[in-house]
Amino acid sequence: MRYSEMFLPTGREVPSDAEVISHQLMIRAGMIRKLISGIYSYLPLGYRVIRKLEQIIREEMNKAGAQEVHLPMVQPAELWQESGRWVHYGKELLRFRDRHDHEYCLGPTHEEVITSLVRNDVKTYRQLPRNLYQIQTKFRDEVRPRFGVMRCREFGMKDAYSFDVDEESAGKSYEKMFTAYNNIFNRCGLKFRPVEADSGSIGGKYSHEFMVMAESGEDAMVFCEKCSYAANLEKAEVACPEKKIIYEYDFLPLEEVHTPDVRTIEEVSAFLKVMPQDIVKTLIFNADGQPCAVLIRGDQEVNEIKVKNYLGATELELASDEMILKATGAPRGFAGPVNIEVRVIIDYSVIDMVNFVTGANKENYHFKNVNIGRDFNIEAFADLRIVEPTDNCPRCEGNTQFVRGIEVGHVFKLGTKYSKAMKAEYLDKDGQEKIMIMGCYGIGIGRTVAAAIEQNYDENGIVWPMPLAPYHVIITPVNINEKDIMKAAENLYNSMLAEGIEVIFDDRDERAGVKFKDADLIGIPLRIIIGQKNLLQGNVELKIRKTGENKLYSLQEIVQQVKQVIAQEVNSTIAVS
RNA sequence: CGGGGCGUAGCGCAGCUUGGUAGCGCGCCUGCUUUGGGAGCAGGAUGUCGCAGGUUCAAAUCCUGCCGCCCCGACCA
Repeated sequence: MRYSEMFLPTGREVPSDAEVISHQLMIRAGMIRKLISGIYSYLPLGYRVIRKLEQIIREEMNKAGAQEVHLPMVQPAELWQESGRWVHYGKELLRFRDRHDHEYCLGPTHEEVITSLVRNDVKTYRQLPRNLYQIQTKFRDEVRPRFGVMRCREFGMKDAYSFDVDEESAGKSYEKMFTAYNNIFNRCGLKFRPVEADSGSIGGKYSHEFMVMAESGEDAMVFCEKCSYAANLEKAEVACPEKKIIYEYDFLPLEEVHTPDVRTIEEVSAFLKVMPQDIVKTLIFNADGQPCAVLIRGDQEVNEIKVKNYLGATELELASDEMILKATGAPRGFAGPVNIEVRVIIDYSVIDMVNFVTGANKENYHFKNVNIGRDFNIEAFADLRIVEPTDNCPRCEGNTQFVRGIEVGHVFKLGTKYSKAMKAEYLDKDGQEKIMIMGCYGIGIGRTVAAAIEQNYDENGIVWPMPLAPYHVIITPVNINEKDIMKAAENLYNSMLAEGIEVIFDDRDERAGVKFKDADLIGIPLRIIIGQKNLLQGNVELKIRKTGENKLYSLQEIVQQVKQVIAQEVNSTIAVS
């Protein structure tokens, strides 16, 4: 493509509303423009990158035996009522009515549609397993869209759904997708890791997230330095500590102390001159409308997801002042487990504690020397807290490492959550009606592109890995008014087109510096500079964007040389897989 | 939804406190010079100052309401 004819508006200024580097660069490089909050247009350059990624995904999905479909984005309320998510999905589901006053939503995901499709046309075990995927625009009415294309409301996603006869077969489908995802992100040239994850509102029991390593990432993950354990911070387990033997004769007498206006752990700690780890924090949660007390050591933080999963609750939030007053008989800040009427669950961190401090369920009073068993009974100890850097690996006791990343893919074992609710059944060999076992597998398209930029940029702009690069080569004649230069450039451009090389010909009447800056900014991996001095020797210069490496080649050999480098770099990323 | 900030030319911003009819840099257009890392000089175009009311002889500036955007938090893939 001739640069002079391209719609490629590059910018020197950093847009004031772009926070992360990928967002800034995507705007500056003329890849995207914002329409409204969380909704973006892709310009030609950006869309080419999207299509490169989509192509890689298609190839790997097809290779894994999945078949591409295209499902509607507008979906009827009935389907969502059937799965129960019309009520549970919440405000992220954008709902609207048509002229007949029928209710619809914009698809934030497609479990309902795919399940309804498959249940109508798959009747027997002979038709299973099946894996269907699509690349579709999703809409989720995010509370706060941010980081450009990384977290937006309208976004492209590849989603696949597998249907199997039993758990074993479903496990194989899951493995296939897991492998396909590894291949896809390897081919993109990304540094990533699959980690164990919570499955969130999609549901299901088992899932892995594919995380691209980046400091700017929204997610934190924990890795074991010794074994292969890796998990999202919100999922990462804390091993149950070995219980020490506690002797009742160590128990000191329970003591009620006056603690006027002393509520937080810091205040209690300062007022009673005890360490936060000698206090037990009692948090009252509202779990689907029921109050529940969670006990944890004063210096640690509760992981709400773990609490939610432990309780099997659909909605979980910290209780309101009103609920706290009702549940404990005291205002916020004085809750404790002694003589409390609600369900009490307790974190492992409290397992060995003796003579600790808690609230007294009475305004302006705390208890000292509280002890489990003597002063209150509990239902069980559980893993309910957020992992800390000092925690060891829950599998092998090795040291852990905390890293940040961007979630670009997520694979779930759904089980029968949707197939049961929506009656996706088949007849097995014995003519018995059985429920299909499902899995679902997503990749955020725009987000993956943004993540690729977060991992591949320098002070001059984007540095595309070859497989995602919108073009592989840019030809830069240093001065278009020099006839020899332009003639050589035109010839070279035509030979490259003839060889099927994806090339930009920068035929603009701009100074060399401007062209160099633009080429760097948009991140084209290879640049061929045609200048007077080298041309007199019959040579042109090949500059590698990534390394800055510079080499001269004759006009005769340059095309083959470039072809070779491209082939090598596209293949090398495949070879890893 | 809570807290904070912003909205003035395509982009980045000043002007607002103390009302007097809009400016700077980049970009854009024309000409000359320049031509290997975002050139120089000269000339030029571009604004319902987010929207709607109000106060005033006079509003970008003061007041009220609304809308939009960004950041932090809560929430979330």
